[in-house]
Amino acid sequence: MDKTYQPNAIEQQWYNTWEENGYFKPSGDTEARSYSIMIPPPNVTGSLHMGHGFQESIMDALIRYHRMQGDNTLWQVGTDHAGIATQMVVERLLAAEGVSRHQLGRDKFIDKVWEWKQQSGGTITRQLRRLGASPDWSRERFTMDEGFYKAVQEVFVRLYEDGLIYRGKRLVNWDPKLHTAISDLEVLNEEEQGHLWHLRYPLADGSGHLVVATTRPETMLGDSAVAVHPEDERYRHLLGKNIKLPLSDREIPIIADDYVDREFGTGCVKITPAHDFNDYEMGQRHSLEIINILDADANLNESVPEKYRGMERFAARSQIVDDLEALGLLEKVEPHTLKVPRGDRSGVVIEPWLTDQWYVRTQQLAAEAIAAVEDGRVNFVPKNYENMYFSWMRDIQDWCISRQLWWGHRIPAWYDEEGNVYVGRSEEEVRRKHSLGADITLRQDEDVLDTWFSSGLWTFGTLGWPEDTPELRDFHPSSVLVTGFDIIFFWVARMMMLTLYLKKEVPFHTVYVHGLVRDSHGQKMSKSKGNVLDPIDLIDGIDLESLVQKRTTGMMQPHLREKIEQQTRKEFPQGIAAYGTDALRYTYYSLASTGRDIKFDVGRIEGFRNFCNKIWNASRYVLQNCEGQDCGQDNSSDFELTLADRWIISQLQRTETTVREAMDSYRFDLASQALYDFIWGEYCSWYLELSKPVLWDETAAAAVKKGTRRTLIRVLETLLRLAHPLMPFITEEIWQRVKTLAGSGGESIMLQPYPQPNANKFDQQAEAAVGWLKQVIEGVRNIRGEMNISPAKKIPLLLRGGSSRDRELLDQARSLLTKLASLKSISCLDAGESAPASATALVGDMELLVPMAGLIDVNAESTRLQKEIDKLAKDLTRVQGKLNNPKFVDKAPAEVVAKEKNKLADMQSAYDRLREKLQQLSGL
RNA sequence: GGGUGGUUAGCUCAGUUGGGAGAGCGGCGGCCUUACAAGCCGUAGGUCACAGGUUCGACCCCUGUACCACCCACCA
Repeated sequence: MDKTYQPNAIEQQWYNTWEENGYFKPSGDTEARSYSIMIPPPNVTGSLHMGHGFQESIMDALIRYHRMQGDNTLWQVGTDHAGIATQMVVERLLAAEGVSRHQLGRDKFIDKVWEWKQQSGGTITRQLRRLGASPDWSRERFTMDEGFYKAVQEVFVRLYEDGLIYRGKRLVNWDPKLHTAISDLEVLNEEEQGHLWHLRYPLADGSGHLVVATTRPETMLGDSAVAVHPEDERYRHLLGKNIKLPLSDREIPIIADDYVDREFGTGCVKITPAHDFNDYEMGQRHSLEIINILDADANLNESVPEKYRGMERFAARSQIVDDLEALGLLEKVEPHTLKVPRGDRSGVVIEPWLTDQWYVRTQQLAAEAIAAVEDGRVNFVPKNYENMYFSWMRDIQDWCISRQLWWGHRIPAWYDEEGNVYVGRSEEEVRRKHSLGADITLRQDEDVLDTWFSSGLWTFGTLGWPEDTPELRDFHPSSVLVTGFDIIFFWVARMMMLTLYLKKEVPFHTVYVHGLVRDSHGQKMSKSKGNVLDPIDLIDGIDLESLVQKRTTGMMQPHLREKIEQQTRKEFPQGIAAYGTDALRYTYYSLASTGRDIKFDVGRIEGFRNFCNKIWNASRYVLQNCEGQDCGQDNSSDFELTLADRWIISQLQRTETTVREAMDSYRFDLASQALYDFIWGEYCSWYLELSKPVLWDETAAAAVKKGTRRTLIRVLETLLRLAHPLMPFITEEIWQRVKTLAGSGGESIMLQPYPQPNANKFDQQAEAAVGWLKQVIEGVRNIRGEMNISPAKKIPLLLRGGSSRDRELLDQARSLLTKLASLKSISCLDAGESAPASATALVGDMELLVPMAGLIDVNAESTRLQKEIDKLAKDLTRVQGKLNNPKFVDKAPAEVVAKEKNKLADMQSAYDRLREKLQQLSGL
């Protein structure tokens, strides 16, 4: 074995072996419990970012954990066609060649998208493999593949026939750049600095004017009314009068509506029903005219005065403000912060715009989806996300599902020339069902469905629905959905609604919600901030120049380039080292406490790379001592276990319990912590050291040596299995080398049983003994460290006082103690016997004395003792105070009081002894 | 405006029925001790945001305040 762990030497090879041998497939054991996870399908043309890395690592840990437990385990993998995102990418590529999609035409454009998918669609799945993810690749799906096409048509038709899908004309969120409607969720409302324009609107009778305040003066050309509050005394006398609208010279009424806030602005609101959601509602209430003044590009259309026709909306804004000012109608302009709606993909300001769209009626579907969480058929982890889910679901609006895009599932609706609409699974079905002859021309709806409509079917669409397949019966509902809180509404809610309605069961039993991966300062990672880390770079490493290159190419805002370059050079002067997949995964787990965002610091991954190396080297030690030796691999029983052996075996049982509990409750941070503590803190730091005196002692009995070798190798083999779900590669590599010596076998660690604690192996006696031994050793080390005694220097140790039990423990551990504390000798003094001037430590009632002759600095020892005494004095005061308080003694449980009393006695005795030592010292 | 989460060592975070504050990284001191310098040994460092309350006893339970983050909402 290499002296240091080299992840790149083994990872790819093991991954290929696993995949080629079909280890990722379900066991097919129908007697076993089923366990399934449906991957949140990443965008087919995307590439892996840190969020994916985190999420996939969690899923893989769960999948491997359950697979090892013998469950019939399916991890369903696949990718999403991601309508808008993908279409935008391909459009951008075409634009680089100087071609627009309209020049190309719909069919050719779609061909291009498929071509692009062919080309780049493998990126993210290749990267998933680098993470060690173990989904069943043979079942990989795509949300636009043949089967999904069928499922989507079927769902649409059923919902339509049940009256849950309808077509309607109303205001939608219109993206003037992408030329499509988008759902409420795809609109981001961010606060921005803007202005509040106060405009004078003259009364039609010439008797004066009133002032309206608006953030969007250009929409005044579409005003249908001015509204005031019905009880606003300032304006009551104007009700029923008309305004002569400037610039367009239309007359519009002054109306009363209690939507108006008297406190805001002037208390007068201009009403533009065609371009504002509230105004639209008010327009409905008051039967106002709806005047659409914008075209699909959000330029002014032919219903405005000629001067403004064709103007871009923001150019029109300043023109109109100028014109009003020239007319003396601009009262004032105030700075004003407002929420500006922007498309989450395009970034442009969204316009409320009146169009025909398809909607899902959500009320009834949402009620079911709420009930399923309320009655516990679906559980959120952490639980508080249920509130977020409820509050959104209870206030849900109908879902606009049509998109004016080309890439996506075409809506299965056809129109005849009269404009009648027919919905069906195919044109043929429509014609048959409605007896439409060949002479009638039918034209299919041009629109496609919102991507989330098809991904909403993911849990059952991937399993063969609408056919009744064995997979559906085995693996649906899925066990757990692992997802970020940011898509609870986009995806989780929609899956709940669609699945409950169509499948009559929940899509998953548990929703595990994880946080966002941020940079080490808590900033969101983004290209424009230049703080993006690529999981693959953390695995393979990257030199500084390539990293700078990567972070500064293809930027939307090239002016940030220099800053990003500087910042990158400062943060990673050496580039990024190759840490390997297991270290990356372990970092994710260690940071995955529930529901919190995680700040990813490269320092952490380095620590876990070191942990991998620790495991690697511990294994080298074990193998050096076990290879070619009898380690009980034939399961013979002629061996004897030392206290240390029994102790580490007992600790292992505890660790198995902790890790299992953590995994079962999605506490990957606790699981990783428990493993780390056991492997590094117990197995490596103590047990390996304790094994040396046995193995290196030529006089030790063969049975004892065999017992130690057996324990070394078997504990190692077990902890590898225990750690495998978190760190698949290194555990496989080492396991292959140790399995035979550990009396085990099999093709791969990933198919081995997951360790289970054995109650008979808990050993309190051994734990107490080793606990004592550790204390003594630590006492000596402390003296050595504080007194600056070289670790190489062998020193004598005197023991004084202590119980008969201390003597017993000493007898059992004498040789271990001598070796590990690097002692020259150990001698015992009777309780009253005087000792030479020494440095002292206490273990219970027993004094550890290291004679000072030639070794110890009196002053240093005094200081050390004084420090101990001060600490004890402080604790003593507190405990004494507690026990002197009659209320405590009366009211606290007897056992607590007894415990405090014991504590006091121990502390008092230690205190006295140390004081005595200090006095002796000062007498020198 | 409503809601959720957070505030613990220099940094990142654990702390699960309220009973002597922990880890990793970083710092400091000492070690190339025959698995590992990606290591070993030792060590310093905290009014658990603040103010009240409940309790014999509060990092933990209750109330309020401050600050941070996020979500939702029709103030032009």
